[in-house]
Amino acid sequence: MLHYPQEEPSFAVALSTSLVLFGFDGNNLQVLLAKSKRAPYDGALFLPSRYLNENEELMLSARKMFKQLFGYEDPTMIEQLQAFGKVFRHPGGRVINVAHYALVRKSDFQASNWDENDMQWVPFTQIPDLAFDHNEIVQYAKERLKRRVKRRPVGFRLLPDEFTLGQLQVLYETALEKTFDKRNFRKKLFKTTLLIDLEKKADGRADGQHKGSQLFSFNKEKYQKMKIQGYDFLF
Amino acid sequence: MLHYPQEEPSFAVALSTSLVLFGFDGNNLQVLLAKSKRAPYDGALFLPSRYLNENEELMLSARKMFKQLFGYEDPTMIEQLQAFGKVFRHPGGRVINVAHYALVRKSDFQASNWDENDMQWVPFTQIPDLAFDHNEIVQYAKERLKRRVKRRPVGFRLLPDEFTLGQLQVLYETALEKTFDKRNFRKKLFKTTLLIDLEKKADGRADGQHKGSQLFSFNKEKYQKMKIQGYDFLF
DNA sequence: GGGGATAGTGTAACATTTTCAAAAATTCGG
DNA sequence: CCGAATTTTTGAAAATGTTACACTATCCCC
Repeated sequence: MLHYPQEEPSFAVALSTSLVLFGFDGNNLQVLLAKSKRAPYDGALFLPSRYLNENEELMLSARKMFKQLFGYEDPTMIEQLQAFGKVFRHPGGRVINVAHYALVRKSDFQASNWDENDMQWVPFTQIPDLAFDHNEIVQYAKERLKRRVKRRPVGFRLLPDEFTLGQLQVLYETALEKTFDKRNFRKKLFKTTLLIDLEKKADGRADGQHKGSQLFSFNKEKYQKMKIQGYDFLF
Repeated sequence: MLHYPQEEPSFAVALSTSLVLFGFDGNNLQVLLAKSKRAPYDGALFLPSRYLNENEELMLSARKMFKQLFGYEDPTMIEQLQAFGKVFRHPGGRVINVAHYALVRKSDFQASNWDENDMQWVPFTQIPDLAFDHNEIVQYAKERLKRRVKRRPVGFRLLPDEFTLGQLQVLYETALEKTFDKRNFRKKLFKTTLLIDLEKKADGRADGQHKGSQLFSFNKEKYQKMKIQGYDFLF
């Protein structure tokens, strides 16, 4: 029998939100994790998470957490993944965890209370056993990221404002776990007309050595217009 | 400050699951809706929903609902969409609704308690104002369906075991809200090698009139093998 | 057996993707 | 300052995939 809205619900569940935060260090996609100081997961890593206050919006809770971690408000790109409710049962009752994910430029963030929570970036190919059901959440987030990267130019959110095509290619190869032909990659990116040639070169000495490469930025305004008309980034 | 798992949660939320059930009648994709008999939404349509019993799995709750509605267990294809928690607040407290969706062959189901709940199929292009935040959920489900239809041959789950290419094309055109050239559609489908030619014809007299068309079924076993190797159905 | 309606079929133009290698720019060390 | 090493940049040809397009075949009904 369907019992909605005829039946009475039992208000006995607690809500938490977790954030899968992806950052990029130039070679690896990384996930931000905290270290637990409490039984039964003492010492284990887990996703940044918080319990919801009464009547707090799910997304707002995720945004608050983001701000606590990085000191600035992320304007748009937090997305809900799913509700996860299988594994973790708090001694006091059931907890449903609503997981979100976000992409950050590592060049942007300011660590604030990271020491206190013993937080660290972990390469997403080397995630250890996590507390609660957080491995399942990270796995789900990786798949979502892969899909998003294919259809939307989210990759740009992981790089500094000025980047080289080489960096962009490494990012896409890392996220999609495949390699691209360099010439084809550049062709495809130029065809989008979403790259702005900054007409200056990165300092060769600074990163590796040798020939400095052209710097580009992402034409966000143009993309906004194209998106409205149903543009697919397409990889 | 992150307060997880250090802080104490408050167990004051109720959980419900809703199901967006898509069926196909040969011309329209439809969504199964029930009619509310209670204020403040008396008379309004809403998605089949139920409150979770304590410690019941989210997916299990969705499956129970499915069985209540159709009298059989759907083996696989129920998928969680998201948690929705914005709009509806029960007088007794907060309710978080975890929405799922599923695809059904309308030829399979046995209506059981439908009259009692005043249930009806509604074409998904003509969904009226629904109770709670269920319009938002249906919208989300439609987008998910579109994405799934493109990458996975879920369309076959909406047709009878034996179907014609014409039926299949109408289904894809409806779900993706675009039209296909008949010859190109057939070419693409044959190239997948996932169609089994049943070497018999539909009875022309039965549906419309005129020339009876070839019947096909979907090669599920072959698809399972191809899926493991990372096959994308691709539209 | 003729008219009406839907099923079924192939080809050519066009677009996209893939494959592949050599030259130009810069740094470093001697 | 020059040569070796390293990285960036660039294009053309072949293969593959996509799109556009119109007539014949079959069956039912009258």
